[in-house]
Parts: sequence; structure tokens; C-alpha cells
Amino acid sequence: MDTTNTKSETLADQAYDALAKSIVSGELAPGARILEVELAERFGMSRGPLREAMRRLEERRLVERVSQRGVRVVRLTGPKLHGIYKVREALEGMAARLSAQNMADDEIAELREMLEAHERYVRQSDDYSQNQQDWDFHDRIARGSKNEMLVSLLSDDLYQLLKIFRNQHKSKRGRARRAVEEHWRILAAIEDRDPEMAELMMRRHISAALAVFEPSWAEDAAQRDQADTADWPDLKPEGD
Amino acid sequence: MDTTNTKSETLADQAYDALAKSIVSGELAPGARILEVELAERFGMSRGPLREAMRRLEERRLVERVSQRGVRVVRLTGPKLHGIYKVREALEGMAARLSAQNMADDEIAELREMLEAHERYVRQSDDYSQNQQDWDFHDRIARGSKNEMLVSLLSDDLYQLLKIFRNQHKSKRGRARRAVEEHWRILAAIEDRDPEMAELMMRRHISAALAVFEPSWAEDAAQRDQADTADWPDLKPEGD
DNA sequence: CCCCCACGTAATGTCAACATTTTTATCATT
DNA sequence: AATGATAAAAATGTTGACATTACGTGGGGG
Repeated sequence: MDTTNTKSETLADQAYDALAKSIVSGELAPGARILEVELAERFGMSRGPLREAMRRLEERRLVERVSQRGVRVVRLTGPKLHGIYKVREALEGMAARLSAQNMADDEIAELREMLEAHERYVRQSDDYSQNQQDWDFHDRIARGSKNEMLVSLLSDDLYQLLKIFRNQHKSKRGRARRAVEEHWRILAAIEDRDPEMAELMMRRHISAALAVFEPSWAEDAAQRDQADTADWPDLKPEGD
Repeated sequence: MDTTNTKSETLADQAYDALAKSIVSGELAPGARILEVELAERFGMSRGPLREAMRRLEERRLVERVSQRGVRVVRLTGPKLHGIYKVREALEGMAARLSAQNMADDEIAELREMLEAHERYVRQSDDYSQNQQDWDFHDRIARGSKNEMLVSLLSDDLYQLLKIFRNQHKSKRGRARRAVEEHWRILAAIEDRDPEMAELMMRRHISAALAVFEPSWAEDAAQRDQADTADWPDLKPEGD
């Protein structure tokens, strides 16, 4: 973790950036406790700014806090991931629709180039998992919508959250190629300036991804149920 | 503002709740500066927990912070509101779809009763503006989706944000009645357990609301352009 | 062997003081 | 009257100390 060479101005903001990066990169694993005293020593700052940073992370849904007990990196269950994919379907469908209307011609050309590079990679790769090129494609569509709130919700919130769980996005053989084909269909609709088709293609794409990934989430859940009771016991209601 | 009689445990959480309520209720007006020292005195606590609370509000998009200069209640422009309505369309369309599938029969019955009461109110009222019954209807649909992330994004984030701008939601004569009619169509589709129709009706409803409200946002923007330069001057880029 | 209690340690929550930055008010000059 | 400089006041950012809560371990009793 590195708090130097960042553009943020206050220590609290620097700590937030560094922590968010560590969480999204997996360096701080899902479920990991985040101890203020330890971080204060590591970052060379007092606990105050760290607490501020962690409050921001909390509202970004990247960490979960229990009062008086501390903060840990969020863990997502199968049902929650399912819920997030439904939200993705809605938001990204709208993003594709708006991109077909609002995306600049040079942006669309760049997107085509990116997709060509992505296709070449997938043709010569055995890598099943979702990679940065996938995320870049989706990020570009979100930004192409020219809708600030959409970008914020997708690129700043949901994609960061999902990146934590890159291991939950392992596909079946062939899915990566299929995904690229679906990307082409989305791009074609955007190039055609056809909002309805763009939305339909994007929603189908997200639905298909969900169908592929979801079975493995149930398996993961079985393993996780054991670990849960071991390290963060049920909290009793504390009065009304 | 009141920090007593709340269920929150830490002072920071109490302050967050109290501040969020004040912002959403309009007591703290859009654009208002939030001064730590003043609040510390009013709430009878030190500035530390207040800073934590404000960091949470920042990520909830209810306040905007400029480093070293402070925090103010968010102001929404016409284009931003437009963007939020597009996001609403997407998310609430999905919420209605999922509610048609997942909502319990007794929940649907309650929703019907609520809508009947809402209709009676509108028939005998001259009130054009969007009221709590409207929000309650939408909140119920979001919760009926049984999708945590959808509920969080809509009911915890977007609706709170939009409530700040209740004065931006003044309608034309007759819109309130029309809205109730549209609510009936949404409910009918949910009762029929017809996800496609529920989504279509909800998306049309949000689109129609946008079409009604949006013209007045442009007028508001003209007035606001003058005020902006007066009280928060342009920030110069500070290096890279 | 299991449960309960007491005590010490670790971690979180808060406070007030200090450091730094920004804003405001005042005065001098043009 | 307007502008610029300076000093004081106000506000934000950070620190370390203290208060409070939670956790872990050991000892004793049933």
C-alpha cells in the first residue's frame, strides 16, 4: 500500500485512495479486518484521517462496519451478486441506449479498436476469467452515455465492488469468446445509432453472464457458510 | 436538528442520521455551508465524529466537499436531474419487473390500499407537488423486488437525493391525477404477475414524470447561474 | 470436561489542543 | 473609489491522550 505519489490533497483522501485500491486489487482480501492502529503505523499518520477514509469506504459499500467492533472488507454472497447483476442489467441497458444516442463518432471508433484488440487476445488465450478489457468495454459504454449518475453508479461503485470478486467471475470454456461476440453486437447497435437494439443486446449480454457465473456462486456459498460462524459471530439485537 | 432519541450507537452515527434528515427535509438548504465548529456546539460533541459523519454524507452524494474549504449541501442542476431520472427509469423498471415476480400477495394487497388512499387524496386536493404517498408507492415497489442493491440504490440513495429538491418537482395541473392512474397500471401488471408489462408501465411513468418536470428545471437553471459565481468561485487547477 | 468470572490487553470512539489553510477586515497607496 | 498588502479571525486537518468497549486467557468451581 502506498500513500505517496497520489494526487489527493489531505491525508484522509490519500488513505481513502490507497485503501480503495488495495481492496479492489485484492491485496486486502474480502472479509479481512482493517485495524486502525496497524494502518496508522503503516501509513505514518494518526488514526483520525484513517477513520474518515474508512467512513467513505463504508458508504461506497467496499467495507462493512460494526459499531465498536471494527471494519472489514465486504464479502458478497451469491444472492447479493445475483442482485448486483440485475442492477447491472438495468443500468447498463440504459447506458447502451444512451450511448447509441450520445456517444461521439471518435469514441465509437476507439471502442471498435479496443474490441478488435480484445478479440485478438481472446483468440490466442486460454484465460477464461473476466479481464480488464471486459471492464474497459463496459466502462466506455457507461461513459459514452454522458450521464454522470450512470457513470458514477456503474464505474465508481458497482464495477469496483465486482472487481473485488474477480474469482467469482470464472467462466466456462468458450464464454470469453461468446462474450466478445456479444460485445460486437452491442457495438454494432451503437454504431447504427439504434438505442432499442443497443439496450436489448446489452441486457442480453449481462443476463447471459449471470447465467454462466451464478452456478459457481452457490458452491462458493457452501464453503463460506462454515467460515462465517468462525470469525464474526451473530450479533444479538441490542434492544429495540 | 436532534441527536437524541435516535437508535444509533456512536456519536458519529447519530450525527450522520441527524444531518441526513436535516438535508433531506430541507432544513439544511441546498448549497448551505456545513460548519464543523457550529455543529459541534449545537450537537454538544467534538468535531471528530462530525467529520466522520460528513464523510459518509459525502459518499451518499448528499454533500459536496472541497478540500480545505469545507462542505456544503449538494445542489442539482437540470442536466443532473435529467440524468437521475434516466437512472430511475432503468432501476425502477427493473424493480417493477422483479416485484411482479417476487412481491408477496399481502404486500400487493397493502400496496392497493395505499394507492386507494392516495387516489382519494388526489381527488380532493389541489396539491400539484409530489408528495410522500408518491414516494411511498415507489419505495414499496423497490422493496418488493427483494433485491437489496436495488433497494439501497433507490430508497437509500436516489430518493433521498431527489427529496432534497421537492420544489423541483412541481407539476402541471392534472399531473397528480395522471400519475395515480399510471400507478394503477403498474399495480395491475404486478397483480397479474406480468414482469414485462410492469417494467413497461413503470418506465413510461418515470419518462412521463421527466417530461412534465424538466421544462421547469431549465428556468431554475437560469436563476441559479447568477448565484453560483457569487458564493463559490471557480477553483483554479492546482498543478497536474 | 465445561462453564463462569476476573483481569489484562487490544481495539474503537471521542476529545481538546495544535498546525495549517482560508477568509475577512483593515489600512495604505494609487 | 478601487486595488493591493497585511494582520487577525475563522475554519479545516491532524495529532496524541484519554475513555470506553470488546476480546482473550487463565484460574476456579461444579
